[in-house]
Amino acid sequence: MTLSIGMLARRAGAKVQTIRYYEQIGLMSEPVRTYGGQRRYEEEAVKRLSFIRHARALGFSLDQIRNLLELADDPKRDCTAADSIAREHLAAVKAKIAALNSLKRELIRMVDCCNGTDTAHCRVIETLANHDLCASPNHEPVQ
Amino acid sequence: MTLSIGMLARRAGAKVQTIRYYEQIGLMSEPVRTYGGQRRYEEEAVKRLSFIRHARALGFSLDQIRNLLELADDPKRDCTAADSIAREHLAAVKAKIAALNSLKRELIRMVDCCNGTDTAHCRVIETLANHDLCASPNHEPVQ
DNA sequence: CTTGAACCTACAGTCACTGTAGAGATTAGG
DNA sequence: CCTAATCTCTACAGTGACTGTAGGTTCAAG
Repeated sequence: MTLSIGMLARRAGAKVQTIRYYEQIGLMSEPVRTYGGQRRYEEEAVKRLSFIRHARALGFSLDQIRNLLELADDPKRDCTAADSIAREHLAAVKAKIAALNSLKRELIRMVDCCNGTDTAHCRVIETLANHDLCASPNHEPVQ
Repeated sequence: MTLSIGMLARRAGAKVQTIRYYEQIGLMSEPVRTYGGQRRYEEEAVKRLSFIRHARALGFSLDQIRNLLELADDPKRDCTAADSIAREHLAAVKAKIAALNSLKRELIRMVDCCNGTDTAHCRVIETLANHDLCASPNHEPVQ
């Protein structure tokens, strides 16, 4: 029994457009079509798409996922390669947490000193206006 | 004494194209031009651009920054408004840290169990392939 | 006056989607 | 078999915050 794109989307927790996008960039292979041109998927597709969505939820980039999928497809799979992708990503996540923590500290400093009543002297705006008021620990944009 | 766009960029720690982009979206006002059409900036522009870059480094969106700049420009400035933008952003940063921390835990689980030698049984790929192996605490993509 | 750096505009590309328009396909019920 | 509702199709534009490129012009120093 085959699945329409909408059913696949529901089964794997993705949007229909996202599936078509993954097909377009070659992450999902082109499925068979009905005579009318609609996509029909096998169970395999649910697995693959779930893998992708899960990895995305973990913050892996589509490029990293492409590599992981290749490794997963490989029968003589090399675990060290997958491992190092995961480790690399873990390091990036740790770095982002550290950056966000120092942002948090700076934001708390900004907000704590300003009680919303002193109109002539707004700590939030002054901190942003004056570089020297804050010992800015991070000047890379962190999104 | 006026500044060229390149000098302004160096003074405020931005790229030339970024300044032109900020002008285009109305964050920076249009400066005077030389007869040949090149932009010439006043000292004021350094302050404004530094404000923007600093706020960006703190992860504020350009929309939030637009609001903060309006508040900063307002002589009878309302500190509570700036304060609440900062508080809102702080809450978002805290949420992102929490999300990343649970990602980190899941990634550590993935990586810790896999020692790179067991080729038939790769924990990283299996965790991604099989939803049930991980008690996934977060399924929103966190970037 | 010449040279080379800096500047100009306009546009495409990045990432990972999301949304839209307008048309065609499929399915369930009558 | 017909109809209506839902689903799907393609193609393209938009998101945020820039970055990069091409092809040309202007400026400042020597």
